[in-house]
Amino acid sequence: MKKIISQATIDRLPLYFRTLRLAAESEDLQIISSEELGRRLDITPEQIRKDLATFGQFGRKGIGYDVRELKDKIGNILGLHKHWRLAIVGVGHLGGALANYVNFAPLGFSVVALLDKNAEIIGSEVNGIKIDSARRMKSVIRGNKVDIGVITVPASEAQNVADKLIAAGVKGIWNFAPIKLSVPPTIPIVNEDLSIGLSALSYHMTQD
Amino acid sequence: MKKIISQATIDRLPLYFRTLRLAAESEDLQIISSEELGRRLDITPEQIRKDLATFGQFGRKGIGYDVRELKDKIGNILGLHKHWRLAIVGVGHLGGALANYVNFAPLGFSVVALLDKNAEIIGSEVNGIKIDSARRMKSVIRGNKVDIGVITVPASEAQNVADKLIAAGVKGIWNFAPIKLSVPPTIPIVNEDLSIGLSALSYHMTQD
DNA sequence: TAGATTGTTAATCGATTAACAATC
DNA sequence: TAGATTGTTAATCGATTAACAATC
Repeated sequence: MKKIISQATIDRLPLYFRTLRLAAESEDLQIISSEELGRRLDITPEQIRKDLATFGQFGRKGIGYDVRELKDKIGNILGLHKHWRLAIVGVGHLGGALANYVNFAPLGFSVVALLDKNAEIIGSEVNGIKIDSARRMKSVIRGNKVDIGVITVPASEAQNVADKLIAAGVKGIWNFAPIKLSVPPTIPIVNEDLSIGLSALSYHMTQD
Repeated sequence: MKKIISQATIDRLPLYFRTLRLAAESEDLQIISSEELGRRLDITPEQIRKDLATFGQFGRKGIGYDVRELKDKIGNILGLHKHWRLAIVGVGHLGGALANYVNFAPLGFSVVALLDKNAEIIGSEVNGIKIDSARRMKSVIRGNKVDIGVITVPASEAQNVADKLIAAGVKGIWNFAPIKLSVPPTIPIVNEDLSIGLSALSYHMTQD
């Protein structure tokens, strides 16, 4: 009897979390209303209250929400209190940048393995992590207890990489390759094809 | 009397474009049905026909769509036939990766300028493009006829960079900084905070 | 002609917005 | 008490799905 949460709501939760974290850490703000949170994100207060109501009652009537408490609650809903271990497959420019991305750590994500098939870079290090041969996929994924496979290989190789990651035991996939991947319904996948957003921007700039 | 197109539709158009381009270039496929296109993207054929109907009639009843023709039509709708000039502000790991990103060129985007405030890297080149001082923002943006400003600086500096980019004349913003930017309603902005997608993945992996 | 497939209208579904009682 | 603000129900809006006539 698990309630279905809309994807729209799920996609807003990280925005709430991000804003609450900033308010707590940079401003030391104690209490925030849905009105103020909405102002900071350009989301209506009703929408925010509706989203939160999906998961329980987090505020106090007439007062608002405790910033840190709400941040922690949302963090728990998103699973950010767990510690997720990532492996990046394809250590090109983008894969290398992700291996160095500093915004992951505070959210509970850490890159623990890098894989590539290019013999010239295997054995070298990026951000202190050694690049392993993609042929050693299964042992690297298992040995490092990797939860999430990050795909930053060319589109033509992405499906093959996804299949091998899943066979090796990853529980989720973060795909940057510009192609639709087929994965079992039990494996969550998030697509991050960067040219989609850029094309949408082009569209909006084209409409006078 | 400009028709309002839903964001959901706009976000699917690049997927159609991507799939049609692959079908045309890699497979030399001539004709495709909404059924087949839907299968390749996990989108219902009705949805695809509905999306396309928003912009006109592109197919032939009983036959399907001409792959190249539909690709070109969608490309025109998205504005991909124009040539967009990008400037990347913040040449860290992510900015540097974007300066090297090979998937932009075929869509009509090219990186023409790089800006940073770090004196140690100003003057050096990335992918053949010289890094300019962020203080020279206005002249670099204007001199290079930059259309789109790409923001890859830390969140704390992003609003300031956005203001300066707009003052310098960019017509759109592609923002990778994890913060909500305030921009005039005439300036389209697309946000690409990478931790949003990763957090959504965490959510789905947390719900057994 | 029979089969396939589009374009479009109607029906349904789901998400957002409005309203307001509860209560701090 | 009066003012503020949540949580929740009802109303509206918009997007998706279903159905089918048109036609290749």
